[in-house]
Amino acid sequence: MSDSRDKMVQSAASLMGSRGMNATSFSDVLADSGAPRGSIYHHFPEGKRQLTECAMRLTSDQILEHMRASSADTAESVLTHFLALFHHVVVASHARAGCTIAGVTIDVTDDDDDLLAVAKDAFASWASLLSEQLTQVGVEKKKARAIAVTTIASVEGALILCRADGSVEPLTLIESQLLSLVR
Amino acid sequence: MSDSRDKMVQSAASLMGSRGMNATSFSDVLADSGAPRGSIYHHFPEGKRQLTECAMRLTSDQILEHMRASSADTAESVLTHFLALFHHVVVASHARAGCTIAGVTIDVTDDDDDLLAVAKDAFASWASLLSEQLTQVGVEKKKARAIAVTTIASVEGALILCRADGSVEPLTLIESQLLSLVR
DNA sequence: CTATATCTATGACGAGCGTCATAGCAACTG
DNA sequence: CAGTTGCTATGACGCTCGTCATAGATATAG
Repeated sequence: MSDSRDKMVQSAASLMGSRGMNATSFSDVLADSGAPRGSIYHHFPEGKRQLTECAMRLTSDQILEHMRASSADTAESVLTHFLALFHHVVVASHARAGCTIAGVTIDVTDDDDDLLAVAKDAFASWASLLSEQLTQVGVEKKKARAIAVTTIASVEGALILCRADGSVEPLTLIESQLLSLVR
Repeated sequence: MSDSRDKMVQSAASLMGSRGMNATSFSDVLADSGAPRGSIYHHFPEGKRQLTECAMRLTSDQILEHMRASSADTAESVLTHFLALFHHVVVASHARAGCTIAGVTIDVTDDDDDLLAVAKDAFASWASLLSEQLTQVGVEKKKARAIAVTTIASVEGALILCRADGSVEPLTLIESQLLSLVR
């Protein structure tokens, strides 16, 4: 089975989350994953664009998976469960890590619009699942969507603030405010 | 007077806002600003690091200036005035533009921590001014700070979502939710 | 045990980057 | 007019990047 391919994608996702796409070179990915250099264009014939896309999809799927593992039965706990993932990542990385999707979205130039489309898909899928979970615990549909998008935006922004600040404080602050939106 | 220097900084700020720091080369800055290539290390002897820092400070100061030009007398209007700037930028750029500070913060690698410090300063100065403006219209101090940080995080995140989505919708959604926080 | 597909290894390529040295030009000072 | 200072012009440097060709290793299947 293709073990080193998975490692490469995982490393790329992690590195791009904490330094953006452009600052993540193949050399970095290989060093971090321990994968052999020669395998790059065997596993990713379309080059870096393809590796980036895979890293984005992996990240997106991992987040969706975490969300689906929720057993929340109130609006507060739906949000708390979503936020917990990011809270954990920030703490574990000492506020160095960020979001892969954001790291790509910001770095992308006008010519590779397909990566932007992948980012759009990712954000949209999170928003729609989060929104659905909120409606299932009684939040009105339109409001649920607004809160879902606001939550995602706040988290993405908070990850940036946390990185600049070197602390989790921004994330904890948005958590309290987001919760007050559903009370 | 150093006209081309100002243009370089302005171009760098703009470009880094919409494609991050690493994807913004000196060639891009020169092409965009029309500045002569030879002037780079005359005006910025410390190289790209210095140009980046100047671009960040310019952006930060412009935002502070806009905030200070507010004559808002309610919490809602304080937030609305702050948000209007970003709303305008997104619309004017067809959702391509982002924030210079975020574009640097995400791209920076572990070794140049001083740029992270500049980002921290920028975010902190926005947060403290916004917080101050909120307290002056009657919001309780601790709540004011939480709302200020949440607003900034939401905006930064929304800029990313807007870019991915190709629309202003995410920004308008967070606007409505932020306003409901102060009602 | 051979054959066939999958993965790894090594290294070279052209391009673009940030950097910088050096020289020419402008413009103001005394 | 002479001289000093500030800006522009040109181009080369070393490096790293993404890309790719080619060949060797490994394993799975008949």
